[in-house]
Amino acid sequence: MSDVENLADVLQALSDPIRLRLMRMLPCGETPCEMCVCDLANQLGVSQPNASHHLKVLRSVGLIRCQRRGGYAFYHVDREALQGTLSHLDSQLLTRDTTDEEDA
Amino acid sequence: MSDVENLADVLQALSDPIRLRLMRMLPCGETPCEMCVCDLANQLGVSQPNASHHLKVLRSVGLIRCQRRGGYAFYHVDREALQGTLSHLDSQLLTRDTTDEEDA
DNA sequence: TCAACGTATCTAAATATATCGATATGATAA
DNA sequence: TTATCATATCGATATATTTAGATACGTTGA
Repeated sequence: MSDVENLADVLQALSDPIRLRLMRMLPCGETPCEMCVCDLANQLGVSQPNASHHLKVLRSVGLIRCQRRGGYAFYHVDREALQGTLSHLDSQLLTRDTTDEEDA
Repeated sequence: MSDVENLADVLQALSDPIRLRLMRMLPCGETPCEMCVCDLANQLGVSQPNASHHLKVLRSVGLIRCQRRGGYAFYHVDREALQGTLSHLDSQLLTRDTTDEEDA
């Protein structure tokens, strides 16, 4: 998958209000303040399956990770992946160059 | 529209390979190297109506602007809007705070 | 005026996405 | 084991997005 397609996929995962709010609610790294999925769902005002679905979308692009303890699932942001995406986005959009790397 | 919803809309506009490539092809501000829509379409390998559609999506969220000269349309990136979006995204995702602004 | 060109819009079809309810999976506790 | 709880997945439906083809709009030049 090309660079641009991969970036588009990550951006699409982020382009949803629920998922953006999830990204903000989830801890960055293994900090202690963790919420289980039903807590996230309650706070967001969505159903549990719906929250689970959105978490899966974020996980599928590598922005968050899951840790299971007992019957509970605790998610946290993959800080490196997030920072990598943001800096990649910045460089893609703010850098003008004349080299054509399109592989249409 | 809430802050998060607006950000989600802009991200969705960016979450497409064709539109990401458009953002990179378009000049930032009123620089001289401008391409008309059919040039953009040719370089992207998409139809003219398709290119026009994607440009409209980017324009609808304020990321690009249009300038018409003669029968031609020249688009350019709104640098302020783009930088505002990128810094907003950074602060939203990289800043952890404990204030609950959810209005579930 | 008309013809030619560049662009935008419309319509329809295909594909993808979001959401819900039901249910399956997996772990805990009795 | 069974019951309970938390989570993930499935199936169906509604909505949104993408794309193509046809066409309308607006400008240019004869």
